[in-house]
Amino acid sequence: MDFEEADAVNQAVRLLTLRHRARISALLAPLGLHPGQEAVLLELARSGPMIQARLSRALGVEPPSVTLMTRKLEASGYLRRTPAPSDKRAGVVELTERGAALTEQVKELWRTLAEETVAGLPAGTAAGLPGLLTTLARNVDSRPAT
Amino acid sequence: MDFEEADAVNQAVRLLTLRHRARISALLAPLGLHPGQEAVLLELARSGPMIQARLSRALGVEPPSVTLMTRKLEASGYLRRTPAPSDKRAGVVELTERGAALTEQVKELWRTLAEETVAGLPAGTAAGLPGLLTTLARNVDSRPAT
DNA sequence: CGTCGATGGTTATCCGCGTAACCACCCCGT
DNA sequence: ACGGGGTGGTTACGCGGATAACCATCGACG
Repeated sequence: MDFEEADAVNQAVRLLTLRHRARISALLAPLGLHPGQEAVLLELARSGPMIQARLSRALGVEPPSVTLMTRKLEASGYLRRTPAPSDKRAGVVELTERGAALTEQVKELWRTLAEETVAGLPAGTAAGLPGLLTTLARNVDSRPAT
Repeated sequence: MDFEEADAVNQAVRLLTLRHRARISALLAPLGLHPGQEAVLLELARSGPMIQARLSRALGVEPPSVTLMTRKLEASGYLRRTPAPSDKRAGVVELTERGAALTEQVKELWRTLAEETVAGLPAGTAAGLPGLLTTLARNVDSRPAT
């Protein structure tokens, strides 16, 4: 592959990631959330209360990031951090009522965003998009295979 | 579109964002660069010296980000920031010799990254990838149309 | 000419995310 | 029983990137 083609691919990925994140930021702003926090809420809504280490792996971010994000969401009253009974090191994170309610709103925005994203695409392309993007993500994943 | 599908799309984009950036970070680390800086170097190599405002638009990031990134690259000796002769407000940014040399190394990594990214994809899919991703980026672009 | 909106840049401050370093605790093997 | 590797979590710090607020300058128009 020559540089021009490589650059086209890399720049396109870069642009998509910037814009997608910016759009998330704009959609989330009215709710008082910042990009990245929605992933925490959605994961907790999807899988229920869990240990931070598990949350970290589910989100694909490092533990220190989880510590800070959960702290802030806790301060906003959207989730609760309680010590785990079975393991004195661990901390369980779970949504509060307010957090669950907010997550419902996030879900709405999530649908809006996805529809915007795939607008104008042939149905087949749109359907295959998650798989394609996931493949790309796995291709560049430098972390130990799960 | 229901929530499951929307979530699949959004999560895939998010994951790609995280992994792609992480990979760039890992590749750039040996050169002492951080993700985002390579885009500055490549743009300057591609289009030559330019005003910061133009660089900001070319990169798709806000002016304050450009100010800080160019400052750091200047401190590292990879580029020069000089006042524009025709406009006392503006500042021209250009690569130094060392910057140009470093950019050649970045280009190599850029090819590596792109090849990793599209690994295992059907040729047609790989060929259409930049166009597809660009379409997605435009779909979620909330900025004023150029 | 002078005023005033538009443009280029910077500073301050916020957040997500990463690495490095560290502590507390779990648990397995000797 | 205890020692030590592995794991959960946090703190400190750095970077990219965003917004808000601000200053300096340009340029068009009355």
